[in-house]
Amino acid sequence: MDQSYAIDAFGALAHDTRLQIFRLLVQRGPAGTPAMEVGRLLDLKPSTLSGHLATLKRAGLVQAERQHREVLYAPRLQTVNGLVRFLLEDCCGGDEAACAGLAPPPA
Amino acid sequence: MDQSYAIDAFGALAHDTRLQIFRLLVQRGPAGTPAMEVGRLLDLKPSTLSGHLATLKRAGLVQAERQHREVLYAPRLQTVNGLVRFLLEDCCGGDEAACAGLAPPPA
DNA sequence: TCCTCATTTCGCGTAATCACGAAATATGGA
DNA sequence: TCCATATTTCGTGATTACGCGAAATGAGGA
Repeated sequence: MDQSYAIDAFGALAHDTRLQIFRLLVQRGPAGTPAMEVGRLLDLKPSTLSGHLATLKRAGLVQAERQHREVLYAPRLQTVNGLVRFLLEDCCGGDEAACAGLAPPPA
Repeated sequence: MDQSYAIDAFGALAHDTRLQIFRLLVQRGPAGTPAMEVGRLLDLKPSTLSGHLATLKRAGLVQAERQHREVLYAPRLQTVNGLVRFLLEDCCGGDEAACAGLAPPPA
C-alpha cells in the first residue's frame, strides 16, 4: 500500500453510491454478487453502475469474476486492512504506550 | 458513523496533501502539532494548509486546540475505527465463519 | 449463425474541487 | 495601544468528477 493507491481507494469510497455498493458487497460476502443484482437493489442505471464498479475495481476494493453471462463482484477486505495499516503506520512515532487505547481493534 | 459522515471522511483522505497531513499527525501523536509546523514540514502555503486542515476537521479526522498563539492539531483515531466498522458492518451477512480471515485485525 | 441478455465504453453538459494571492482576524508582547 | 506572528476567509481561474443516453462488446442459447 502506497500513497497513490490509498488515495484511489479513499476516493472510490468517498461517494454515496460507491460506498453503498461496497458495503452491499461486504454484506453479501466473498462468493460475489452479479453486477445486475447490485444495480437492481440500489436502483442504478447500467452505465452509472458499471462506471462505479470499475472505479472500485481500479482501486483494488473489489474483484470481478465472469460466471457465464454475469460478472460477479466481491469485496477485497485485505485492501481495507491495508488502508488502515497505512493510515496508522508508525503511530505516535512507534510509542506503543502513547498509542494504546487510541484505536481499539474492531473486534 | 453514518453514510454522509463516512463520505466526508473518505473524501478528506482522498487527497495527496491531506493524506500526508493526517499521517504526519498520526505519527506525531495525540499531543498535537502546530499548524505552522505541519506547513513547514510539508512545504505548504498558509492558505492551502488551512483549507486542508479545515476539511480534515470537518470530517472529524482531526481536532484543533488553541495553545497561546498556535493551533495544535491532533488526529482522532476513533474516527478511523468508526470508518472501518462502518465499512465492515454486517460483513458476510453476519456469518462469522465466512468472514474469518478476510480482514485480520491490524495488530 | 442470429438473437438476446449482461455489461462496458463514449460523449456531453453540469457541478464540485483545488491552489493560492490578498485581505481579514486572533493572540500576546513591547 | 501598536506590532509581529499565526491562522483563517474570500475570490478566481483551471482541472476534474458525475450521471446518463446511445452505441458497442461479450457470452451463451436456439
